[in-house]
Amino acid sequence: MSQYEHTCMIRGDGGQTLRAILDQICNKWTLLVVATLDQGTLRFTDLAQQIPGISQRMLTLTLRNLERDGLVNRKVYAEVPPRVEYTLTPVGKSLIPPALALAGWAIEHVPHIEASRAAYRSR
Amino acid sequence: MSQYEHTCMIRGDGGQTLRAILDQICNKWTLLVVATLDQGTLRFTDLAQQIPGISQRMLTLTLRNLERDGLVNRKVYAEVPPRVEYTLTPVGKSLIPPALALAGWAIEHVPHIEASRAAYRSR
DNA sequence: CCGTATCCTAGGCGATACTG
DNA sequence: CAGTATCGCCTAGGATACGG
Repeated sequence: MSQYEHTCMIRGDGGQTLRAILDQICNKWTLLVVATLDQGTLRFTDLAQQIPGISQRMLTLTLRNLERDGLVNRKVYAEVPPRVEYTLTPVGKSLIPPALALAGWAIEHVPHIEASRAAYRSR
Repeated sequence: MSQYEHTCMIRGDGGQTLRAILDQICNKWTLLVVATLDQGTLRFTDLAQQIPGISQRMLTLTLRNLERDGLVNRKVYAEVPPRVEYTLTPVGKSLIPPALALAGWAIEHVPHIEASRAAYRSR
């Protein structure tokens, strides 16, 4: 069955709108940070600990981009030592269902894809 | 409201499964090719014409990856001049709904994101 | 018509070291 | 604690030219 009537959402402007967002979403850490923040407000160190493998640099960069795009709120407390809390905005939270849809698809089809890749290699 | 119970799908293995798929999906042309192929079987040249800006090289690469992953079927006709037809497999078609979900989110929130970026720049 | 082969470049990302 | 500052690699992807 074709969903062609709706794929204009993807193809609309030559895919530019979607791709601009996708570039932002699909970098290495963004979705992971958003998913982690879904449990609620977290500090920088909390995030660093809960996201294995992320460097301070990449965590900072990812959070700054999310803040700039209005998906994450950053609250700095004037204390010593400093405390910074990150929270998803409503827009940030709204990203999660579609992300879950994609993640669900991925998980569901990984076996098929890997089998297909294996078959492809041994041709 | 938190969807934290479900974000394990994203965070599951440190995000590796999802990211492996995402890397494949979120490159510059894949979703565009899949969305275009949703209208049915198309030849190489058809795709090239319907996807503005894509080069022969990138179209070939994208199609090869999709074929390798079992999302697209490639059928070569032994004719002169050659004819090659590409068709979405059922798995390929199944990618479209979640992709549409993400595209819908993107289109819906572009205004907010752009406004947030503008505000961020002029701070 | 349907590709491959080369060459090239921007920028994403990691590692490491340093600071208010 | 929560970041910057540098450097250097690596690969996605564009331009161009050629081939069955």
